[in-house]
Amino acid sequence: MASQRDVAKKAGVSFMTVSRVINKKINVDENTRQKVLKAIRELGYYPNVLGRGLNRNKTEAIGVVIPTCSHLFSTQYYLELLRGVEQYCAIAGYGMLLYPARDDSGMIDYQKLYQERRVDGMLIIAPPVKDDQLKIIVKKKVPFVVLDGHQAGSSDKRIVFVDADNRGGASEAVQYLIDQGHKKIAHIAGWKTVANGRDRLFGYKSTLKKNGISHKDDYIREGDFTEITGYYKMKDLLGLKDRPTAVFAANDLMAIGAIRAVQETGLGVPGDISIVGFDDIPSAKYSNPPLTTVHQMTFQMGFEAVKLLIENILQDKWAESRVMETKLVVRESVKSL
Amino acid sequence: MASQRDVAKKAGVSFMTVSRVINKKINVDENTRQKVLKAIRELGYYPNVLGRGLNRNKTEAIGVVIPTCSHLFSTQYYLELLRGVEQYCAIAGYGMLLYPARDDSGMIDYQKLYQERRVDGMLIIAPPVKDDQLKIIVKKKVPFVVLDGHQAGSSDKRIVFVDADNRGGASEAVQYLIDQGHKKIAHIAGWKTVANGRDRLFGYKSTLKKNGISHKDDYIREGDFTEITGYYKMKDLLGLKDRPTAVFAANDLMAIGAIRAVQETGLGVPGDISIVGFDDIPSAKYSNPPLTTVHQMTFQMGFEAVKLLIENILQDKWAESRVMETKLVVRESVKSL
DNA sequence: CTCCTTTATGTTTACGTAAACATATTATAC
DNA sequence: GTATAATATGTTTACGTAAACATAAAGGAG
Repeated sequence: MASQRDVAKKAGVSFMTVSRVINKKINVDENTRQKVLKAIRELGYYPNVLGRGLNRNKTEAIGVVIPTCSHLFSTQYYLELLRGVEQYCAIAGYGMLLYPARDDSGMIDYQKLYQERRVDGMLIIAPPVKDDQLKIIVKKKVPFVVLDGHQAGSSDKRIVFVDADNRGGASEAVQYLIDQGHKKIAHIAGWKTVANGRDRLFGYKSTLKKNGISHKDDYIREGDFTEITGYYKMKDLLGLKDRPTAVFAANDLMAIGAIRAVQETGLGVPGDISIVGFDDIPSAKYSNPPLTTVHQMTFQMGFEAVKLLIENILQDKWAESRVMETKLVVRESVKSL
Repeated sequence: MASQRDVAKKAGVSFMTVSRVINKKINVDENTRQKVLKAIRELGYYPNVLGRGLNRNKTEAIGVVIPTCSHLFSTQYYLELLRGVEQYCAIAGYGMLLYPARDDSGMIDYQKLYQERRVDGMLIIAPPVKDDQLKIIVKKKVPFVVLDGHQAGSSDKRIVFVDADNRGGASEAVQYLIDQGHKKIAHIAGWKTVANGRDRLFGYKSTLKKNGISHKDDYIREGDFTEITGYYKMKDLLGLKDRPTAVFAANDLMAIGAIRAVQETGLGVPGDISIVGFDDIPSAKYSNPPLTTVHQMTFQMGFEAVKLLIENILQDKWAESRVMETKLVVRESVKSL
């Protein structure tokens, strides 16, 4: 593979002239420039980012840490997020290094990922709520942005995040159910260790309270965002003496599982049980019945997060976090009482 | 950020001793080793892959080229593929560099991607069927594996690929429809520029022929693998004077769109029209009616592809291509005539 | 106790790039 | 026509790592 030196030799100049041509520096004679460009073409030369990175101490690449815990990684939701991420990276000319973070290993050594591959910054998707590793990279001033998991608890202003308004969205969903006349509203929650799981639960509880409905512990079932748990938790709820008339699921997959459970028991959605989801994944539209759910601007979130990250890297400043608004999409899974 | 030299200074040895400790070379005194390890821990040192890569001329990272054409990239199918890819990378300790290949730019300069970032090999997902760029990297002996798009036409033995048995799978689907008594079978095809689109079409045609059914051009509609085209192409088919009784769609998304079109017209699936898909994406199970479709081992394909790639890289040999078998999953979208 | 091997460690060099510095040539000012 | 600035180019050094080579000390054989 050709290096600057090879190009230089071929063009009959010093390699520094080649470097200058590549980096579009001034003070290169047009004739020389053409000679060099010709040599570059003929040799099929492309700059080596390793060398450049070593020299300049930046690589024009970001590390994207994604939770690999099978179900999360394999949802359309995360894919949409990634699409947004990719889009901005492409615009900014940044490379994307994927760091699949296995949750079984317990902790993720962000510092290691950052230092080893020498990425310019990290995009951390849905980290655990209690993530001491994050504190380490905050202290070391590693540029990073948290996407989908805003660490509300930590209250560390230095942690920049981009997230949907999970509390607001959940609140909107539950308020809608209440407005339709429902009082016995259950919640199939997400993981408590993940921020959006917590926040949606928070939105559920606070909205009930605001409407003077006391929440029953029986009505809250913690799931793990998978279709199958949605199914089983719904079965549990159906087995209760005082069955709820409506269920707010922390995500669409669980909502879809819940619908299946209801229908399997011989009951109907929304006839007997109304169900609302969260995310508005593509399948939500095609479920039977089509799912009423909280839409979030997933693609834009990914896009925005990388934008903030790269701005942080380039301008070396602390950007403001962004909370993206959500919107209730009314379809056919809720009945008015 | 600490370098080997910093560690060396702290431990009171030469940096070469540090390098030896890191690379687990023999001939390091146990006492010295402990001193070095202590210094590494205290400084939070991690090897810099840029330096290492420059020196060893390998980076232990692969480039993954994915088509970003929105609809493809955002399907669960590709995500499953990626999961498999990720899984093997994790096992092998390889980094994953994502190269979103924008199709609007026309051609993808694989050589450039390879040389710039100095990845050890490339995994190319669903490249265009006619891809002259591939020939270039074949000639330059860049290690790569094509995933999902086997370039059957090119017949270049040097191109290693991993793909589902698209022809066989399509054939199985169509044969099933025929066995259920259908004779008027239409096909909503995928892009002809993508290998699996072509192959599924091929399987469709050849199976009709084998059963002595002549195919009608009217019955073949080229789509682009999206739900929305499935919808419109189905509408077209419903408008035909001699309406088909069954439709084989080149993927599940289009099949789901087709179902929607049928139902919107006031007809039923499978009552009036039987539909079979391809891929067996998660939503296939939850569609209404649940979709009969051709299951492919998507995750395993991704896994296998990286395995081949890394074997190629390490052993510098030409692995055999792999065609993964498919399996028809019978659900409820086909009626027996 | 000398010679030779083994073990432990240090030094030089190279990978590809670009900043910093150095030099040569040309143009401009007076 | 000399001094000064601007332009074009080359040379040295550094980034972090590890292979290759070099050296020193210790252990073993005779």
